[in-house]
Amino acid sequence: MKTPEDTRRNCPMNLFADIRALVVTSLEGMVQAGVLAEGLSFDNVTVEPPRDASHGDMATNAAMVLAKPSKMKPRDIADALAAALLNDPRIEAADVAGPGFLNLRLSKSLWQGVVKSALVDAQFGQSNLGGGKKINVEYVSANPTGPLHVGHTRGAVFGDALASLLAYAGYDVTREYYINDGGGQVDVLARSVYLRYLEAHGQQVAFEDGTYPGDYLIEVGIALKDKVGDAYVDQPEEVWLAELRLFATDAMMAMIRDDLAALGVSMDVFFSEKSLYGTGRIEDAIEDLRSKGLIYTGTLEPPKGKLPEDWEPREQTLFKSTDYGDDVDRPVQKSDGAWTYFAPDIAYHYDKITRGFDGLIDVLGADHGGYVKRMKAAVSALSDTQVALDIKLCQLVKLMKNGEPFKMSKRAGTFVTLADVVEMVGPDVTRFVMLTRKNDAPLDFDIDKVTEQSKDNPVWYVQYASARVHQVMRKAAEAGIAVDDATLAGADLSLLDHAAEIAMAQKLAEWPRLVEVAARTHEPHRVAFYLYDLASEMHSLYNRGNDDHSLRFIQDDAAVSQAKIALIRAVCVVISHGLGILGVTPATEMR
RNA sequence: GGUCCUUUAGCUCAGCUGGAUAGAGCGCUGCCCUCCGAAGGCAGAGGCCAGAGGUUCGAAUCCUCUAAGGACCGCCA
Repeated sequence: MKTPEDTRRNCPMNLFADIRALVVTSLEGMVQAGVLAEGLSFDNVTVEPPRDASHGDMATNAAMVLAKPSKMKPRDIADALAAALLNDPRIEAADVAGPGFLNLRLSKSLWQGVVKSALVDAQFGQSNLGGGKKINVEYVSANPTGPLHVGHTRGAVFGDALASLLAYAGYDVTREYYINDGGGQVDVLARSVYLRYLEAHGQQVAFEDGTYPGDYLIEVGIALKDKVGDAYVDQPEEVWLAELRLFATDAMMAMIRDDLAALGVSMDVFFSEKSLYGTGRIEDAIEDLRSKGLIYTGTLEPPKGKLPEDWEPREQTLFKSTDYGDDVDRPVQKSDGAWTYFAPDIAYHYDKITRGFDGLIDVLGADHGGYVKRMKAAVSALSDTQVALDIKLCQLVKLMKNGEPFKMSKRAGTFVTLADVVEMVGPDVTRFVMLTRKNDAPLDFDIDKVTEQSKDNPVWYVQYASARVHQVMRKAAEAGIAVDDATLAGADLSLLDHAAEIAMAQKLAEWPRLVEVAARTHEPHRVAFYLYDLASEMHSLYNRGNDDHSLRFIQDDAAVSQAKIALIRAVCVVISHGLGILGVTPATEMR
């Protein structure tokens, strides 16, 4: 059990949460005083920044939400609530407006306090939303048959940023990669490597259909030659296939790890599909479903509209996924008794559940959309609906160069790899740009535009804001003004009283709230958009110093300068936190 | 035939899980450097939130239907 003090320590300043708590307390007081009826739910009461700054600093919908259940007029509730709130020193004004909004104006010292929190509290913005719950984020999970391509890159960045975001919001996060090393495509890979192996021995080989012709296997063939010499030359498949499956997938996974490392992604767990076969683990998972009466033998209807040419009704072992919201039941065993791909997937998720995760997230490409319902159904069934599975689908990335589609690759020939992209634009740009679109929206990635140095380019724009702060601090230091962390943390922030400066602080105050919303919705792109807004506010404030010199950060008076620099330093700190979640290194200068 | 996703300014997209007069960038028009980096900023023009119903104090947001575009749909993973 946590003490209130622990909670406070784990929950750095979130002004919106604080004020919402105050509103709820006031409402409870109104219930005690008999103004409001008992038994009302305050769950839908929100405290939000108003759309229009002229409406005040924060707005609550309490009166409108409670009007119907309490059978009162919104206006009456709002008036009573306003009177109660005004008893708190933090509330300077509370006005009823519109259909029943209560607009609040908060004391300036509160906003100044946010600046201080951002500077002195390294955990500013972190949240205990997750409460230490264990959550598993599975992403990338590309077949170990070749290098990662652009599509994987988006999944990798999205999954990694989501994992960081959830950790920031107080979850115990595991980053996981599922290696599809159990299926037939690994045989194809092994045979392809064998061809490269023969080639390394000077033989002429032909890559027929059903083999992987990519150059990236050449070195694997050579490595195999170095390892086994000519032991496998002119030998039948039985001799080398099993060995080569291992050798080839190991080589591919080493390459994939390198690709991920170049992007700054590192996994906690690599889970092998193969480890599920021959160990009874698939059988255990299916048996669990069977014990719940969800496995039966039957024949599926052919899909309507598009009848496959070689369709014939076959009896299969089916999972009754329709009990958990799927459209049709799904086969787990083929008519010849072999497992379908779905069976090991069920076993894999069963394994995650037994590892004690409270929540599971799968990050997949949009082409896996048809798979979502059945997997959710399986997880619901296996966990008795105790574990929620969220599946995030990432839409396609259209790689462009100067407005034209870009498809060439040096390494793979047919598709552009993750390594190609990172080499061309760097990991920071790659990561940020991949998060400038919602995951389920298609993304154009133009390798010219994303390296452009203009506000057209969000990465650059955010980095520029950060660099400007550092530049100002360097200038201030040259002018003999102390701007070290300790000095700024102790600055007299009451000197920040211009509306533009308070507005800047208010933007900072949104950060903890944004983290919670982004974490709750599993949408890391919100962080990227917030950072853009924050940078925009920063640039605007900077430029206002051109017209109004009292807004310039460096002033004759050292104390005033330190207060102003504390403000922009706080902006810089929050940018660092945000970029940290996205996995991007903040800039201290532009070159 | 079915499932899922998308549809918001000329273009590319946000929109805080139902809130007030729907926002940003690009493009267009006009301004702002003797001054912390103008690689910026300010202002203006530009909207039937695909369409039609419904739910309620209130809808771009939730429900139903329709239209357009994309992904997927037993014996591949």
